[in-house]
Amino acid sequence: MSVDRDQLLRSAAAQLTRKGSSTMDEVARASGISRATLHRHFAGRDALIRALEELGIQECEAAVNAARLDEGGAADALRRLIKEIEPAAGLLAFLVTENQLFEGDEQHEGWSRLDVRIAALFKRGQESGEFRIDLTPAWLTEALYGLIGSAAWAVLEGRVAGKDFSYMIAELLIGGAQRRVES
Amino acid sequence: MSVDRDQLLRSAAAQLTRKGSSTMDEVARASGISRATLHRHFAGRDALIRALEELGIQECEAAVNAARLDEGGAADALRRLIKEIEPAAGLLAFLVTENQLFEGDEQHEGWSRLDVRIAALFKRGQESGEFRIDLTPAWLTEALYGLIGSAAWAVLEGRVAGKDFSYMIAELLIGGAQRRVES
DNA sequence: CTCTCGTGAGACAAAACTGTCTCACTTGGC
DNA sequence: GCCAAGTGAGACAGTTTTGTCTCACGAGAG
Repeated sequence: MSVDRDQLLRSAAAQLTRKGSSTMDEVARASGISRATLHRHFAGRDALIRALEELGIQECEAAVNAARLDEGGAADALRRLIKEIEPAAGLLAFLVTENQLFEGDEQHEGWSRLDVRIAALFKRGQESGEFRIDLTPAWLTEALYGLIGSAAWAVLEGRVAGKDFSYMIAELLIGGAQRRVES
Repeated sequence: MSVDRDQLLRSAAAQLTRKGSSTMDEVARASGISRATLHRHFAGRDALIRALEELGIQECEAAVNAARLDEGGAADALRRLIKEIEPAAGLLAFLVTENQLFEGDEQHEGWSRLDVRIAALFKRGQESGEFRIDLTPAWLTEALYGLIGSAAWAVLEGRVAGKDFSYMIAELLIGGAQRRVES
């Protein structure tokens, strides 16, 4: 009877990922509920977006925690992170494109926390000699977000297979497109 | 006296990149003209978006042509492409996030043409042994778009230096984050 | 100077979206 | 069976955005 708030957020995210300018009615329909009920759970469109942002941050932090970024090789840690973050990729793809979130006075503190932790991973990799030092941790972090968004979208569009999601991102980000010389 | 349509499109793109949900009035103000004049040049919001899409495709095709993708090594051709496409990065960043363009019956044929040409570059690199074959050309093409968008946004936000734009994208896409063994 | 073209400013109605409310219905617990 | 909570459907006003129109202004060509 009662609507599951978490599942509602995921439906909303899926719909908004498909069409960022979806109206409250479209979001409600896509979630299989009426607009009235959607409004009962979220005061308004803005509140919905904020809740999605909150959920996204929460899931990313959970993924970062689960990936244990400071254990083992940096490349392996990055692979774990991508693997852990995969379930949240759709939501993340939406949030990344939602520049509405960043135009205000200041962005959500949660993103900064995540940026710091992920950038620290790249920095660790650079200091250990595992990663190259001519690409800044800030750019690598940004690129990670971008690739996750691109991959989520490409899978959604059927341009690439969903099962390859984390492999494609990790391999491209870590190893690049160039063929390695066998060593 | 008369408004330069091309420059108008660029102002509009810049404004819409900053805030995708800008109203016609905001776009007009940002371009230094009145809403009435904006409407004289573009029948409506939809027409404006379509014109931007057209411009984006046009610029990308020009970049692809100028990059001479079938000459020399694939990696160098890719570097040329990124260099050539840099001026259009802002516009491209907006178009990539404008999923409105892809939800309709069918996407603009121009994108398909571009996809084919860029994917062909990656395929050529794979066949020549220059690029690895476990990442599909489709994914590499998608990743290129994503990285261009991320980089344009990161530069706009001041997170990375604008002068490093093409270097960052090319190096990451081609070589990845991993440190190469000196050969 | 005069005429014309493009523009800015503003008015206006129509449309779309939002937020709120009411009412009837269903579901599940008691 | 009865009640309470949650829901769907729809109505409603308020707001925002859109698209169109008119009119006056100013620059540039003749």
